[in-house]
Amino acid sequence: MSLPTLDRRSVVPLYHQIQQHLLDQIRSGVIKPGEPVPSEQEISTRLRISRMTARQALKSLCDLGIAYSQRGKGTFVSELKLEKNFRQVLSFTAEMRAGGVRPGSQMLSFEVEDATSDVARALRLAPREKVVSLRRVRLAGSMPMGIEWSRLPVRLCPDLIDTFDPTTSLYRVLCERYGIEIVVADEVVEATLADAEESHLLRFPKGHPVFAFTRTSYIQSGQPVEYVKSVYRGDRYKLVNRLTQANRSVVKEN
Amino acid sequence: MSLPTLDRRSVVPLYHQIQQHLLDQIRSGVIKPGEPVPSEQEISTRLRISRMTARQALKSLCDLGIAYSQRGKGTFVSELKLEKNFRQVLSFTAEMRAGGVRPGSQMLSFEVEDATSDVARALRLAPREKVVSLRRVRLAGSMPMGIEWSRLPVRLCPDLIDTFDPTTSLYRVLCERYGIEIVVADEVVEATLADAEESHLLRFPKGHPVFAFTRTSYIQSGQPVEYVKSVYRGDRYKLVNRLTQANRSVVKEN
DNA sequence: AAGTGGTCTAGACCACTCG
DNA sequence: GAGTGGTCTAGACCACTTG
Repeated sequence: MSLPTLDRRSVVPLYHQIQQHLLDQIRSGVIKPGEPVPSEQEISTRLRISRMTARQALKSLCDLGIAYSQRGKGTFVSELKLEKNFRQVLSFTAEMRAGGVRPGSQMLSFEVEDATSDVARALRLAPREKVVSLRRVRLAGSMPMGIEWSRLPVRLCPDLIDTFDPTTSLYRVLCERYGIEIVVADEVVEATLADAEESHLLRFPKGHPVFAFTRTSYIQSGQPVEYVKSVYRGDRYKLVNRLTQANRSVVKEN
Repeated sequence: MSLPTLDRRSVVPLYHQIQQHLLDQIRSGVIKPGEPVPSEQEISTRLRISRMTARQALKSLCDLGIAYSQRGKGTFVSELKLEKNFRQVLSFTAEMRAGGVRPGSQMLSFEVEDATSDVARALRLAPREKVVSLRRVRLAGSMPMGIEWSRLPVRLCPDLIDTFDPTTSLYRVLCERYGIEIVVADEVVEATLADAEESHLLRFPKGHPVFAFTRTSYIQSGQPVEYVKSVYRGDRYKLVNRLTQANRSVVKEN
């Protein structure tokens, strides 16, 4: 079983070098689903590192869902497909690119305005605090896919309204210009019918099924930074989710 | 800042005792969102345990999404709401109970049959391998909520067809009788319109919007154990998802 | 300079699985 | 009994943040 040559002077931690090497072995099929990866003992002996470090490498693989450990038996490669499209915090731009389609946008409105009560509650705004409001039709090539209406606290991105090109990626600008990195989002999805305006904008028959999303996005501290209502065509859009087990520690008290 | 009295003779690991105590402090509001939890140093000194064990306790809190660490600053309680209903692998029974509604089922069919090709592919069946097929209307009280059609390899639950009461929880029987514990499921969701049969079974106007789910459920090793196609009323059912950040280590190579 | 989390070491004992 | 992962110890050096 192959193990990497470690670079002890690298800024990359040892456990991460091992994790990446095993990931390569798994992706290239050298270690197949259901088969064991090297044990903690074997890794620590052969690479001359402490067992805790070897353990950390395997733990990080398990955290990715790529392997699982069984006490007394070993650590094995999961047989789960690692499809890329399990829902993550992706901008529309990133989502389209991942699907190999050229993403685009058509701006409907872009202005600073008062927050409605649902927006203020979701973004935890102070009274009378204003938001940047951006409404766009999202395109895949020239095909309208959905309508997105984002609201962000002006406080967090004061000159967005003057500097942002509404046909580009909002998430990239938030990250690069303001250092705002969205790490988690909560979303409610409903199945409804397109109304007259939506049908018109989507060039889509009225009364056909659509997904309606209401999403609030957060940075690591849990502070909300974006509230989005959007509508996507039911004939062009599917959701792909990976549901994981309820965490017993959290559930216990319910 | 309060810390627990550890029971060193308990079968519960020390780091878990600490995690639970901090969880209690957070849930009861003693430590509020945005505030720091005790540092690794403080925990290890005051509880007279090694720093690595204190660290493991805080790490486990972070893995739950309840806290986050910042190098050089500390570990802080996340401001994210910990709503219970983020999508998890829940049986319909568990999902309804969580919502305070009495769940029920009406059986449409329950038999052993040949697998169709989509089922065989999803469950990775051997040629000519048979499945248990269970089709039910799911009820909340007396209100029909959806239609579920489950297929499971007969091999994994050989006498299910003779022993299972189709109005009870399938997941509970799988776990208790066969030791099959579903830990992850992949699901595709579409927004469509109810057809004639669905409308009739759901007592719901034809042509109204519904969610159509296609779900494959897996045990820890990644082996698929259940393939479900279901349809739920769009006027009674919403999805609530928590989307998390794409993992950089995995994404890197894409 | 003091405090924090991130990484790493070289051991230890345990419960579990399997031949 | 040999091998595995789960937990724990008592240190260490580092990079980073803050006053």
